Amino acid sequence: MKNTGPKAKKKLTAKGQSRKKELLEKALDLFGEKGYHATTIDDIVKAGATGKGTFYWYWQSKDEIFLELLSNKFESYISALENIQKMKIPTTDKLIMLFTEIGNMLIKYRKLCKLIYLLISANSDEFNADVLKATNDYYSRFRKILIQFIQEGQKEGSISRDVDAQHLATIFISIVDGLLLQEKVMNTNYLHPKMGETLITVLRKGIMIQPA
Amino acid sequence: MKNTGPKAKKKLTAKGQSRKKELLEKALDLFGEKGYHATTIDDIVKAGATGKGTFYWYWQSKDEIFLELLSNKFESYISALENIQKMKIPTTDKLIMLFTEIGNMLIKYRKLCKLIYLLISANSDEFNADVLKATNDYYSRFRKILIQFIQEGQKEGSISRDVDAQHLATIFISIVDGLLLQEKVMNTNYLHPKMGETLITVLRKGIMIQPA
Amino acid sequence: MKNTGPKAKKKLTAKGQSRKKELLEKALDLFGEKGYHATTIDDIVKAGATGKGTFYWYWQSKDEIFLELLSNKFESYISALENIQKMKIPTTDKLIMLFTEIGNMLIKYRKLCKLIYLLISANSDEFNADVLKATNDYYSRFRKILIQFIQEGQKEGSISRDVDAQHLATIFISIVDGLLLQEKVMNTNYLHPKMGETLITVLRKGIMIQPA
Amino acid sequence: MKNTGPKAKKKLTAKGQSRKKELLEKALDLFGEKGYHATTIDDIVKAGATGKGTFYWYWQSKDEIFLELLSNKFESYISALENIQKMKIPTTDKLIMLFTEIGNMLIKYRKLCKLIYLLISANSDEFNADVLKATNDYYSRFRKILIQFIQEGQKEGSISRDVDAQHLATIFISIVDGLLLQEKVMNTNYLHPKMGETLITVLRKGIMIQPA
DNA sequence: CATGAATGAGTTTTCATTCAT
DNA sequence: CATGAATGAAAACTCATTCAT
Repeated sequence: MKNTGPKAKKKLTAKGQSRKKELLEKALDLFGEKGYHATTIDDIVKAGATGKGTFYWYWQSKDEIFLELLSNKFESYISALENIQKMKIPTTDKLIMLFTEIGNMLIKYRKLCKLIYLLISANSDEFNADVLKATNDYYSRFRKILIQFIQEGQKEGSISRDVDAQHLATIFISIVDGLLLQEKVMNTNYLHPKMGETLITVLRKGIMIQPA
Repeated sequence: MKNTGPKAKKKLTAKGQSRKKELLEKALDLFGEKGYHATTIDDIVKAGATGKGTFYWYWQSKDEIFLELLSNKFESYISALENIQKMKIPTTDKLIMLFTEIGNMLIKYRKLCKLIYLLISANSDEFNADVLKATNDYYSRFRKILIQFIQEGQKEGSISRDVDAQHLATIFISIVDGLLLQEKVMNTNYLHPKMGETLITVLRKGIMIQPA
Repeated sequence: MKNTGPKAKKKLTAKGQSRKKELLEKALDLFGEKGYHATTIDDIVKAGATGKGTFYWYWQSKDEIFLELLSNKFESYISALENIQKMKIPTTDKLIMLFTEIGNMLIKYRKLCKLIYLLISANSDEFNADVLKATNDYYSRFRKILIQFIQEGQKEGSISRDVDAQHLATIFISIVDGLLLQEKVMNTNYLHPKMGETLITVLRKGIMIQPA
Repeated sequence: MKNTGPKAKKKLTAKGQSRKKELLEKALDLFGEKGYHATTIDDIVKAGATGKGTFYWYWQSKDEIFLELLSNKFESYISALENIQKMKIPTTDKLIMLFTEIGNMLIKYRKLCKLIYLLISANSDEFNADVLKATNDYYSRFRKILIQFIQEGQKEGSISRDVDAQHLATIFISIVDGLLLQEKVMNTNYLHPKMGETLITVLRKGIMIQPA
């Protein structure tokens, strides 16, 4: 890994912006399909119908584009969840919104999700500190949202106090990540509505306290 | 990938067996720590204090040792679960044994689990059909065990018939995989007893039907 | 051999063209001097004062540059002979032109000729179908030219009908190839004018004196 | 190339002799089929159903077995021709015996002939001085036999004095070598009786018909 | 004499990155 | 800004040769 030092942010023209976006999309597709290592700069610039120099005009390294993809996508993903959390509505309603939103995102950001696996398979030697930090932040914020949600629910009385909020958050995240993982391995689509229903059933009876 | 053609299985001496085992262990460590791509044959042979030729005496390629690791570990992992499934004991007891066993294995086979992430980050272009088939088999057998277990529980009346067995199996696997995934990302240990308790609580109330 | 799949032909700049040509010449020298196996990519790029990556920019493998050398040189060699064959001049004149041209070429394309030995020492396991096909085509076209020439001579009455055209063509080719072969083994130059004179004498009159 | 230094000749047991002979035959086949480089020690010992250590018991290196093959085969080949040359019979009879013997040998020593190509494709960097010297000796002795034969014929009046004996010998050898060469390239059998007849006709009478 | 596991220098090949145009 | 040829460090893989058993 080279060129991890700071570099003046470039002001891009409108055309530059659109080309950069194009390359980002192609890179997202390729990383998701082929993995980080197996995706070469050549693959990306060919998919974007441009030259290598162009790539290095926008990003300093392969790391850098990967980090940008993560940051962009995670940010919009997580901030949407944070917005739900901040809403002043009953926890039960939030529960539904939250899960609906996660479900939507799993479908909408299918490509992003594949990046998660890349991160996991990667290690500190392969990625620079920024990439690792970004991933940690994503998980921390996701956890924080869930923990707050659960604790509110417990305070409110809608979620059982028998369960530890920290652990439950971990289990939630596991389910989300694990589902995507199986999708990739088995090459099938587990994310259909029926699966959501089963999940809701389990959680409803498992952790929700029904008003008498 | 080269040399994927058939090749007579080598008969190894006792010393050869132990050296091969040594290299397998070192490779498992390295793949787990550094990832598949970032682990070089050089890393493996240096860790095993041997020459590159020795590696290629035992395996024909990097793929091949990876496949052997997967096959060996998955086999012992899954067959242990299959044995539990075959036992003629009450489903409730099986439930406990199954989860206990999975928990133990997650700890015992921590290194194996890391291989799962490698698989996920890998893709069909990188790995040969054997590796992909082995992984698929692993998941299929795991799913099959869980589905049988759930269906038995539903027949017996100990597991709610409100949930779809297929989907519930998928969720179970997600939780297991997802937990390991988070461990890796957050570099913490989520697999402590309290986490297990929370999980049991959720599942017990969520899907178990308590005898009146 | 890898990367034998189709790949878009690169458009080379003028400088690129000349550098590629430079490398081709160096490779021709080296293959001729040291043989195919004994010539390493390293040798070629060092001779061309460039990096290994440059080699792989122009060709996908060692095979590929070898095939290109063969194709290029054989093409110009054989097509010159074919042009003579097509001429509307007396067979006797063609005979002289043909042999003169072959003689010139043996000298001019000394390096090419060494490639023939490489081919012969090579076998179907080592070279891909393209290389073998190219060589076969060369010999077939060479034979075809000679057979046509002989048959025309026989029709015209300038060449004896006692000899089989096919066999005679084979013998001609043998002489040409065999001469080069000896040159290499003995490391001397047999291709001087006196040798040509002897050959013409033999063909013209034979060598045996019949008792009266 | 290593171990080219002198080494005490081993006294072999009867069993050792036969095993060595077996390996020599297998090596001859393999070198002929696959070429020198492409034939590995592993190939040879597998074909001989023995271990590598056994190979290195008999020969010090790959070079050494190759040299032994050359020496053995060439010796019996050339000495047979030398014996004909020494006979006190009319040159015309010798001619017939010589060509018959060469023809027989081309068929009998087909495998040996393939070694010639190996030598030619090889170069001084690849083979040690002994191998190169052996080949040179073979050609020199072959030439010497032919030159003596031709000169005797010229003295006797049965061969035209218009041709240079040295050059004619070279042409003879070229034909022999060239025929084998084409056989290999075209993968067909040119060495059938009709070919011999054509060759004899050419040599006897030439091929050109002089206008009256 | 025989075996085959072990070795490592030497080879081919890949690919992130640079830079002249 | 854009291009793509050039680079070389680093990786996978080969195979003649050695040597303990």
